[in-house]
Amino acid sequence: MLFSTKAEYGVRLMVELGRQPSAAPISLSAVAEAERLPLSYLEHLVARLRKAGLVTSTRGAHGGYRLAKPAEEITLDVVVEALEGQIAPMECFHETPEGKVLCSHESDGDHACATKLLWTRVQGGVTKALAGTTLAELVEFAGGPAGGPAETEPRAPVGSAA
Amino acid sequence: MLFSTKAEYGVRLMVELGRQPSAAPISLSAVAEAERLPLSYLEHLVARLRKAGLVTSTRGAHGGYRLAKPAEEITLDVVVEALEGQIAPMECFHETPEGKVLCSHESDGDHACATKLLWTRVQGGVTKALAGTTLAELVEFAGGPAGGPAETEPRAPVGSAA
DNA sequence: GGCATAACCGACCGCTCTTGTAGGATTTAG
DNA sequence: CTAAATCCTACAAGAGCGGTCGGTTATGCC
Repeated sequence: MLFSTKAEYGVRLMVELGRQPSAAPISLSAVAEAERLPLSYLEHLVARLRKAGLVTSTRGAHGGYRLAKPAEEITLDVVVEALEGQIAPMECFHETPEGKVLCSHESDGDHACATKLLWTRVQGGVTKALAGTTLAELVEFAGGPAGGPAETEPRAPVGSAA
Repeated sequence: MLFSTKAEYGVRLMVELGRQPSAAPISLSAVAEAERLPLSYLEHLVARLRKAGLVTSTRGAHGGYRLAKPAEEITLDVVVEALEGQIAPMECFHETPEGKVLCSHESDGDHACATKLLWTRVQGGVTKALAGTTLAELVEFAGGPAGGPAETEPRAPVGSAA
C-alpha cells in the first residue's frame, strides 16, 4: 500500500469541509458521522492539517473547522504530505528545499546508485498526480456542495489523468 | 515512504544480475558483497523474484541466479510488484484481472467515493513510471555491464519520464 | 565417497508505525 | 453555569519491516 488510511481519512475530511456551501464551521463529530469514521482518530488527523495551515478552527460551542483557503487553491500534494509526512519513494530519498533529489547511497563506492533513475520517475509520477488535482475537483466528483447527491453520474471522466 | 527496502534491495539485486555479461550464474553472496546488503535477507527477496519467474536458480556448487529473461524485456512494475505485493495507493483499492479499479467504499451510502478520482490518478502515475522503465535502462544507468564504471556521466536524461 | 559451496526453507525477534481509545484541559455560545 | 466543541497527552493492540539463525537439500570437484 502506497498510503495509509491517514491520507484516505484526511482527504475525505477535507472533501467534507469543501462540500459545505457556507463559511460556517463544521464540527468534527458531524464529519465523523457523515463519513462513518472514528472521531478520536480524526482529531489527530485534523491537527496535522491545522498545523499545515490547511484548515482553521474555532473553539467552543458551535465551533468547528473550515478550509483555510478556497478549495480551488488547495492541491492534494500539500494535503497528503501534511497527513503522511514527506512523500518519498524510498528511505534514502531526500528532497532539498530547492527541489533537488538526493540519495544517500549516491557516491558510496564504485558506481552510481542504480535505483535513482527509477525512484526519480516514480516520485515524479506521484507528485504530478497529486499536485495536478485540486480539492475542488474531488468535491465536485463527490457530488458537489452539500444538500444531497444532486448528480450521481460522474461528470469528469475517471482516469483522465492517464 | 512509498516503498520499503524490499523494493530497493530487490531492484539492486536485479540490476546486479543484469550487469553480468555472461550467462553464468552469480551467487547471492557475491551480490550481497557487491551491494553491501545482508545475505540472509536477500535470500527472502530472491525467493519472491524466483516465484514470480523473474530469475532462475541453479543449486549446488558454482550455482547461483540468472535473469530469466533479457533485461530489455523486464519492466520494473513486475519486479516491484513481486517484491512489495500488489501496488495500490490505498487499502480499499483492488485491481481486477481485467484492469478495472474497484473501491470497497464505492456504494456504501449517499454519494460516490470522494477519493477514488485521486487514487486512480496516483495509481496511474506510479504504474506508468514503473512499467515505462526496463531493467536494461537501470543497468545502463548504473554503469553498464560489469568490468568497472566505464562512463560516470549519465547518458539518459534523468526525469525524462515526466 | 567426502567436502565445500550454495540454494532453499521456516521459525524467530526487536523495532517502528498504524489505528485507534481514553481522559482530561480549555474555550466559547447561550 | 452548562453544554459543546477544540485541544493535548498518554497508552495499547496489532501488523509489517528488517534481519538473524539453524537446518536441509542439491551439486561440482578432488
